[in-house]
Amino acid sequence: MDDFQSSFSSRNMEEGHELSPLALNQGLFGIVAAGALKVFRYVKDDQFAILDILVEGDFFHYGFPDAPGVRMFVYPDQIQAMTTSCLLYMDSTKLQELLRRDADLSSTYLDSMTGKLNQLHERFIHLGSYAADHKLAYLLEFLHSKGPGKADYPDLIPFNITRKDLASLAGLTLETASRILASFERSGLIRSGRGWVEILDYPGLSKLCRTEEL
Amino acid sequence: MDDFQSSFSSRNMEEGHELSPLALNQGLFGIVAAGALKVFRYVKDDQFAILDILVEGDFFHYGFPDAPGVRMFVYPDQIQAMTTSCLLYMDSTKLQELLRRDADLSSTYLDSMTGKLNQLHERFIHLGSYAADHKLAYLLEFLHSKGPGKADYPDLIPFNITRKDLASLAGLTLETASRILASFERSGLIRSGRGWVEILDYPGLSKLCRTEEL
DNA sequence: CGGGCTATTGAGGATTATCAACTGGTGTGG
DNA sequence: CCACACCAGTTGATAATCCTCAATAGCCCG
Repeated sequence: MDDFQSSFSSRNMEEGHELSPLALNQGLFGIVAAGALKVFRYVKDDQFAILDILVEGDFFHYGFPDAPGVRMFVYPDQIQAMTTSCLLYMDSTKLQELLRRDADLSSTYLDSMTGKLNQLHERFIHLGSYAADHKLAYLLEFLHSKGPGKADYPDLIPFNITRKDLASLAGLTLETASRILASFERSGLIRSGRGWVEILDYPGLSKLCRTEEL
Repeated sequence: MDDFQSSFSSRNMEEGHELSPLALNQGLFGIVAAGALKVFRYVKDDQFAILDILVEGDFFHYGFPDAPGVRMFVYPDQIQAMTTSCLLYMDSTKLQELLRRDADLSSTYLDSMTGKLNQLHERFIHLGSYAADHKLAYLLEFLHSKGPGKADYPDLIPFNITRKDLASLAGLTLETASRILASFERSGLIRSGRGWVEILDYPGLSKLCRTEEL
């Protein structure tokens, strides 16, 4: 595992640093060391689609398809005392070498990929063809499950997340997201403010995004 | 590569054979040898969500989360002369061993995973928050790009795909999908019938699912 | 021939997007 | 320190999209 650590090239990105210019050959593999990263793509003018949110310990793969343009963006985690996100990365040839040598890493990697794909499939189900309140309820659970949580606020989604971010992840508009979060708040399911959401009634939220009844 | 082939357990599934009973420990890795597979999950009664369609040569990973129930299903490819799909699979410990020994496989595997994840991200963008006609146009291109195509009908989506399947993949209802395909047909973009779609005007279809204008 | 499946079409209604105006918090710079 | 711009969020009216429900037609199969 020491081998694993030392084989990554690591750097503290300055705020707003774009990952694209770093383009490595073939594909990119990485692990997030601290904070949170928004993975997004511009789709029009200032509009963007958020693909995923990576948090501490997340593995990820990223390729560089023919289409140019900014694809990934690092932003400061503003909740955790303004610490800057840190990204460890390596190119895929290096990873390949490591996987061959390190059985532990290899095993962890396979589990991680399996989990990632299952997670994406779940997201397709819940964000695919349900009503807006179902989507948001699922999304809040999803995001909450990603973080380690802060000790004093265990049910606070542990990174900065705006209405616009939530809307983008769920495939809704900012206004709809706002209205639905307001109704969640009236029902006592959550508390929220500028850039943060805290879950108060986990079971109640879960009930809103069940896929099958018993 | 001979090592690679012989290490897979292969079998010709009978029609409608379910994969779940095969449950191996941890995760499942596989490659589709012939035909097409629908990967879906039941969400309610007889309703299902199609997660992906695997075609010949596709790699896939599949895990078995705590929740029980059918998750993957093998069905006969009804276009290609009623041949039955063939699935090669192995459990993750075996895969791990192979990846360590076989550099070619390891490289192919990493590229495949990178491609898969990128593909899923693209799907999130296009199926996330656009209009129904955009979604379907993208989906048709996506499905068409998956298959090798039949020699005499190169622009026919090379496997059985119903309106209900398309609707499920795009997160629409069967009726909406039908109406939009009818409008595509009136515009001369496609031809279609029971269980098949042929693309006539590829550029025209592409124009409907562009994410950014120049 | 009848039953089941795939697909089509229509009418009506519910949900959500769009457009717009407005509030209050945050950071900046004079 | 205050004025200012900007950003995140709220709320309302209206319109468009898509879903739901329903009826029907054609195809495939036993």
